[in-house]
Amino acid sequence: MASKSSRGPIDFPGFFADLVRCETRLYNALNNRLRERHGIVTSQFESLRFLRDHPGSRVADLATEFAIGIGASSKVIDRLEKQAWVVRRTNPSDRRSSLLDLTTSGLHLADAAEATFTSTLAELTTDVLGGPSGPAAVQILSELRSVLEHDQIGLPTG
Amino acid sequence: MASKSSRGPIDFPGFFADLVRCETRLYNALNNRLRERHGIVTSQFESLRFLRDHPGSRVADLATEFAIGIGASSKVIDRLEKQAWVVRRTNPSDRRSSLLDLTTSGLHLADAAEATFTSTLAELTTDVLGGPSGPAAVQILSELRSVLEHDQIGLPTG
DNA sequence: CTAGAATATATGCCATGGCATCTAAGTCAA
DNA sequence: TTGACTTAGATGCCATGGCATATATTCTAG
Repeated sequence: MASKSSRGPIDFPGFFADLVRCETRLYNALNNRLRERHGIVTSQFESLRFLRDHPGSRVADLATEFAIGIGASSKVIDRLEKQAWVVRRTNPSDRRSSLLDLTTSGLHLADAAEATFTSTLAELTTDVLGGPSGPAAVQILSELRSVLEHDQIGLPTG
Repeated sequence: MASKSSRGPIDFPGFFADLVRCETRLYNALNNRLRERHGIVTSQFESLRFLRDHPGSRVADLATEFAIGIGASSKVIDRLEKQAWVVRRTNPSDRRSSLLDLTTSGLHLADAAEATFTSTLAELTTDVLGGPSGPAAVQILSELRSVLEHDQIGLPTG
């Protein structure tokens, strides 16, 4: 437990510690649930969902979305393609890149996993986020994300 | 960008996406800064700080704090010990475990890195967290963390 | 006191991401 | 058209964490 009732200036390190610990635990919990029900983990679900919602994306688009390196992004697609959930289609207007799409089974998986993901998440966070200042917290994280993305903070080299 | 002005019920997936993206980018940015100035990354800094603030901890205490497996925790200590920043002292009252402490150089490093860490973090988040609903957001994450820890959510097997 | 269960960690194998490097393609100026 | 430069992605090596298993102690029932 870090930041308390927060009188006085913001405790940045405390905020960061709480942020990271919440992320780790939620991620772990979602991993467990998704793994037992669908045989995938959260990062894979997020990739599938992104490709479902942004068909025809390129490897670089994934990298940008998740703030990972392009090399890592390429490997993510390798693995999803190996499972036949994603296909690379050569980009007709630039043969250096591929356009990515879900296969039918990838689409089914994304939809099924989304139900598990959403309900598990709600189960784990409703009590706290449903409180009076929940919306403010949601809003702040959204803003912080926008600022970090706009300023291109925290992009890997790769 | 996920959650918007948040009318209606909470958008849990949007919240989670924002949480993870903020964490990733802040972590990456802190990694870069800590690496160039001190030759360590954020996870190492967090371990050093924890051991500085909780001398005599055991490997399992680290695992609990960071919600990682015990095996992973053991390896974290291996690496810090290899750099001579940490020492394992056999626990006199239970020789299966060790008591962990920073060395002098580990302590110096923790203190130096903390300055970089804190100022970088403030630089990246003041604009958003300093706003009117910043404290509420800080508070919510603290509560969420407490709940997850209390309910032992998201602990790895290892 | 001793055999078996429990506990704390260490270790090995696998998955994933960072970073550096390599290759294929596209762009552009002369 | 061609050679230099840029860009998109692929690939290799390293670091770190999960999970399973192995080892050293400690505890506990008899």
